[in-house]
Amino acid sequence: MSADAAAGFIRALAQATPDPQTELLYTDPYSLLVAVVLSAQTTDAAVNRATPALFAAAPDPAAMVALGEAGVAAHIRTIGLWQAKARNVVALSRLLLERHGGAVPETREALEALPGVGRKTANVVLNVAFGAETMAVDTHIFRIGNRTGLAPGRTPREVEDRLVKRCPPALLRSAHHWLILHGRYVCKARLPECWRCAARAFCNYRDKVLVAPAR
DNA sequence: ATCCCGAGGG
DNA sequence: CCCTCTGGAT
Repeated sequence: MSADAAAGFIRALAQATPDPQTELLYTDPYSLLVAVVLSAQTTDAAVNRATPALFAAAPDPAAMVALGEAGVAAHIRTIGLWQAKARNVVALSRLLLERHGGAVPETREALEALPGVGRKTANVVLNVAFGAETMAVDTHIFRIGNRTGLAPGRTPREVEDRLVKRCPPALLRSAHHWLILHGRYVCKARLPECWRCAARAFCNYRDKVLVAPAR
């Protein structure tokens, strides 16, 4: 896909998705960080069900440490991977207190040094909480980048780098959210709904999926 | 059965 | 590169 087509692809999604960040429940750095750590391999609904009570009990790192692993676990037992997540949330909160005065750090290096925080989570926090122009590549965006030719790459990092290069700078901050929604509802892993894709003029995947489903 | 708005470890 | 952790959705 040419650079122009890539820009057109993303612009088309921008028009089809009115308000990019309405479905995010939290925008303050600490709540967002914890919520994103909890959301790995589970649905938003599961996270949004558990987090209000969790944050009511522990609105800041000090309270989270005081709550402890067992206390956190009691709130998130309905979320997948809850055991490791309870451990990570408490350990991460302790590190925020020890290294960053209880605040969420604003650099990628410091964020990725926290347990349970990888590149994708760091990119979401940097983008949403701190206004950075990052692209958080999850499995949805990885799939879209490769299947449509928008940003092919062997690893999520390669897809991320290509997307950052090809996305119109003014759209970069919101693009990851448009792409994630597009991957979830339209350009799905199983049955992509190409006929109602806003970016179909820039992608020929529909010609392949009808003949041989993706594997 | 298979995958997920992943991360960490081997 | 591979595997595991987990509940939920499809």
